[in-house]
Amino acid sequence: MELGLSLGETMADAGRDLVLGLGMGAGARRDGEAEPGRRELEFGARRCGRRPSPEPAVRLTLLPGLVPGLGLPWPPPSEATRHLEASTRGFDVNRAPSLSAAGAAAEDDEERDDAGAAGAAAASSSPNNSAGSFPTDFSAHGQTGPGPSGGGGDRAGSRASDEDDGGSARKKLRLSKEQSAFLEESFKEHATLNPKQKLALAKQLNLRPRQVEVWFQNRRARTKLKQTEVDCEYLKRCCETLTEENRRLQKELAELRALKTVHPFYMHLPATTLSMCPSCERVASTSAPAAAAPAQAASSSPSPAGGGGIAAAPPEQRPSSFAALFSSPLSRPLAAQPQPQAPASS
DNA sequence: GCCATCAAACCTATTACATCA
DNA sequence: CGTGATGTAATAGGTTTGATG
Repeated sequence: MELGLSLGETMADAGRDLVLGLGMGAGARRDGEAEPGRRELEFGARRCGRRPSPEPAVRLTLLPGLVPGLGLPWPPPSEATRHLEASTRGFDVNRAPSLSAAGAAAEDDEERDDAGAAGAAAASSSPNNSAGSFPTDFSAHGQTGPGPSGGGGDRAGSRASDEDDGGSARKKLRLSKEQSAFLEESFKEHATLNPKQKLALAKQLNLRPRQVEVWFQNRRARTKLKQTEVDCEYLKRCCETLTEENRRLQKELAELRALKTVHPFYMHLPATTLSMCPSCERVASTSAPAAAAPAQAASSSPSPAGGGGIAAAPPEQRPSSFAALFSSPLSRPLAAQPQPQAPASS
């Protein structure tokens, strides 16, 4: 089931193409490659997006011009500033040489899985020459500061405690500015990592592969959250627009009905379906003679809406008598209805 | 070809910690 | 200095998917 809503000129003004649909979205792809320039937002209970859910979700398809999308400022300025401030203190919690050694031993278990696939990458890049094309030697980062314990930053204390607690408690590790920037760059290229890429990144940044993996997971989650906020905001505006449009149409309908009572002459017009042309805001009838909606019809002979059945019927098809008109099944209220092709019986 | 099982990858929610106002 | 808010690394649990027997 899919419900499409075309907003016509209202949205066209903004250069947007909105499709509000009741359907099932594809969700995130495993390879992390989003369809270029097009995104989908799903609303609804969906535990995991890789398989279509039997229950319908509201899907918003957003075209490139719609939302800044991936062009969102990321990270937000405040965050960037803050991150910069933190990193410029020069302390890198992952850089202490003793930690690297201890960590290497501690992470042996979790690295075992990746060892096979990473063999080539690991062999080609030792911690000291892992920079390769990458300009920064992250393994030496922590030693660039004033002291060997991490550059005299205000995190030196936590770093020290992190080293000697033997991993009993979970410690919060802050990535350095360079590490974050490099991870960001990688994320721009690939939102997901294959094992080789993960290993290579971990090597280059002197992080555990698990850390790289977690960073990408959290990064994806943040991106999605941010995008959801943007999309929700946009949906809200769309809802307001539709509400306003609905209000306008209701008002116009009331006016037409009032017109009908004031000028019963027009009653004989088989105004079966009045469609609002979204571009010119004129009313046209699907099967009625051209005289339908006389106020507007005078100046809009060919409906721009084209094949939607809005074109007026040729004069020779007009009913010849009032009786025929009122006995015609076409003479129904203004509400839209299926239009029988057969003319009314006389 | 179909099915059960398993491991890997991923997602989501949550926790824990660091930092800042 | 204490505290709440915020950002984010890390964890836990669940789902999906592909490989394998």
